[in-house]
Amino acid sequence: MTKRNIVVTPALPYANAPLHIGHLLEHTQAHIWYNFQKRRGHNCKFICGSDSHGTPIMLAARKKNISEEEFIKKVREGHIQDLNNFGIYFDNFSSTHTETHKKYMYEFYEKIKEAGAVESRVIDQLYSEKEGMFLPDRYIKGTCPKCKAEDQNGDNCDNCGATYSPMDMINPRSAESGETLVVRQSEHIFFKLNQYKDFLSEWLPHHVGKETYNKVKEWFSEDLRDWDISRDNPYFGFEVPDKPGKYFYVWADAPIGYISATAEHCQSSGEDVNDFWRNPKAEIYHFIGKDIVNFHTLFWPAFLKSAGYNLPNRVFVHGFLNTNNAKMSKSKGTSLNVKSYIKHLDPSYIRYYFATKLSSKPNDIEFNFDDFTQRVNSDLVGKLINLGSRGAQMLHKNFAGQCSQVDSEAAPLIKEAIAASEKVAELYEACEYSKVTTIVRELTDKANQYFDSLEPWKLVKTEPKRVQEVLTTILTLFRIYVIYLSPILPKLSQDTAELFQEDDYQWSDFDKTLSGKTLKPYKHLMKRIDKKQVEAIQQENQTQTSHKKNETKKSKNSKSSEPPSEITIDDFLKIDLRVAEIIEAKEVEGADKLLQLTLNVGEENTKNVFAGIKSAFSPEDLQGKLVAMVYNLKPRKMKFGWSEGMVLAAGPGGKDLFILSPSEGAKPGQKIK
RNA sequence: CGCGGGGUGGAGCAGCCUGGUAGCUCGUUGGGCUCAUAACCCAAAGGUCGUCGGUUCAAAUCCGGCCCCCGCAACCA
Repeated sequence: MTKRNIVVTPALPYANAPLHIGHLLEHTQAHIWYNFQKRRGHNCKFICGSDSHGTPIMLAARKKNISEEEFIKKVREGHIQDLNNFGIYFDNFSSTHTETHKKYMYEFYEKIKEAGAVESRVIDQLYSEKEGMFLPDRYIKGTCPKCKAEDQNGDNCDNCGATYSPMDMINPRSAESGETLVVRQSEHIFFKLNQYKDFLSEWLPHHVGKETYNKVKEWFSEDLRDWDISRDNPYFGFEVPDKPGKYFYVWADAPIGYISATAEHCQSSGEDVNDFWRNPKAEIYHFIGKDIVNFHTLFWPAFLKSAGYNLPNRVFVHGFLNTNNAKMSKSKGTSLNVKSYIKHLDPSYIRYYFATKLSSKPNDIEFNFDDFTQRVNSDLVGKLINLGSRGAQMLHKNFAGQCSQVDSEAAPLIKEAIAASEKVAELYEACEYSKVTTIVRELTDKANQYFDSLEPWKLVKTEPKRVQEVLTTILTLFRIYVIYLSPILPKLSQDTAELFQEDDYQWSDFDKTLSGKTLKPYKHLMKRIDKKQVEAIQQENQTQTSHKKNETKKSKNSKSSEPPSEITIDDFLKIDLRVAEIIEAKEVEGADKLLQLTLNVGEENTKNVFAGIKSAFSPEDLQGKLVAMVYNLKPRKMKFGWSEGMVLAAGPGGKDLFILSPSEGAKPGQKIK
């Protein structure tokens, strides 16, 4: 096999906040791919870094009263720490705020100018006099020009779905301070993307998945719009060399970080960066989320093309990770905390779990703890690890850990396992990890069946030699499966190699014999997940979930908060109203409107409800009171925990709030109809 | 009628391109085993594949309408 030069990258995480579990999905996906290539013996580089520029970083640093440099340094260190904790190590995890990077940014700028792809124009923009700066869309709110809904985002309207420029909004305001914005003119640099339209429309279908192509090709129905790659002072980034006071837009400089970080690495390893980015034989693979497809499949390839670099061989796009149907994203406060995971659980678990869910498709991925626990405990520990465990321990007990020949009757089984290597390798190459885990699981089932059918624990009394062979067979199979999963579970690979007194495995080790080897004493290679560990994580997440507001996303159907004028009895029957007794009421630390209520809802069941009634009641007033509650309201995660229902009350609010109570004799749990 | 992806037994998924008795893992129930981390093995129950209509001898699979969920809509990161 010829040695391939390969660069693998996840997207550069933005250096304004800690990583969330969604980042981890992407890094794990990329790392598995890298790990596979590495074990196959290729010269593969795993490259990443902090995306360190832009307005959000500037503002975040200001808020903390520290310099941007200091701010991004801290965030970057945190990112590296988290990734290392999950077994993810890079050949270089750099930053876009380095001298090397600046050099590459400037080189790109020169190249795109030479290519005639740059144009300077004066445009109108919204300016904040108070902040002394032009505001990006995301910091602008205002009234929708179409439906007049107030308080909409700068680029689209949640109410009517219209899209527009913030310039078109009625009364545009700063989302932060609320001040009214004014229109000012400013010169900007544009990248004439349309020059590359033909090239891109030819290139794209061969380098992204079908689903992604379907989405991106819609841009080709008309001319590609120019891309504004500059921003006004103040901005945290690199100044445009021939336009003082203008800075390169963070999205123009970020992807170049893939190259500059490779260059940094090559400097220390004594290699030539051009062997990875300009040699036609070299290969480049990007792993990104579906939200940033445009940047990586339009702008970035066009940039590379104009600057004379190789283009990505493939852009792998993944979906989002959902927990309880809430999107894991940096913009919403629903992230599962990476740090609390690592405190309680082995990273191998989530790597394996992700692998069982990942494919080359940009589908969203469902994460829930029950599924996670079952998958890991059953597939990984119960089937696979158990195989090693029953084989190794019995071999120790009866044969001093000494391996023999394999059982000749099991030859087809071993042959089948070895024959799968090609298929498994193909699947890794195509990023179809879920299929890899399925194949290994099926093989594992067969091995367990084989073991059971021979009942070696009985046979050992009559035919010890045969049993030694059976055990050796089981361990041989086990080792093959571990090697197949080694890109996903490098730690297991290492521990298994240690058990067999071997060096950590390369891919090609799968068909080596165990005959004559002596095993080290057996230690558990992996433990089952204990429910308590999961509960501990969940609890931590509830109490420390970010301070961000819990955004209530309006569904497209509920355009108005006004109830419909008439409903049917069926609609009413959907609401399960019940009598409940307040068995405990207490103040919630840090909340100025909420009281936390523990409700007896009958048959010794309780529900936890956060009610916004602190302004009118003190906890003592409520103790023991019977109330009416909405029993089947979908539980809602609040800053302080989950609220599992709603207590009915009337009145305008403030001091004038009246809780509805049933008349005497009602019992907790009774249905109200 | 903006665009893309998705909707398959209680849960998570495969199958759809290349129509032909609905498959896998978990869970549940019953049985077995005791080497192994309440792990392993065998068996059973459970779905007419979002919905309506069309093509066909035959549709989860092809075509069209509708409903629901997720994402995107370039000067958001």
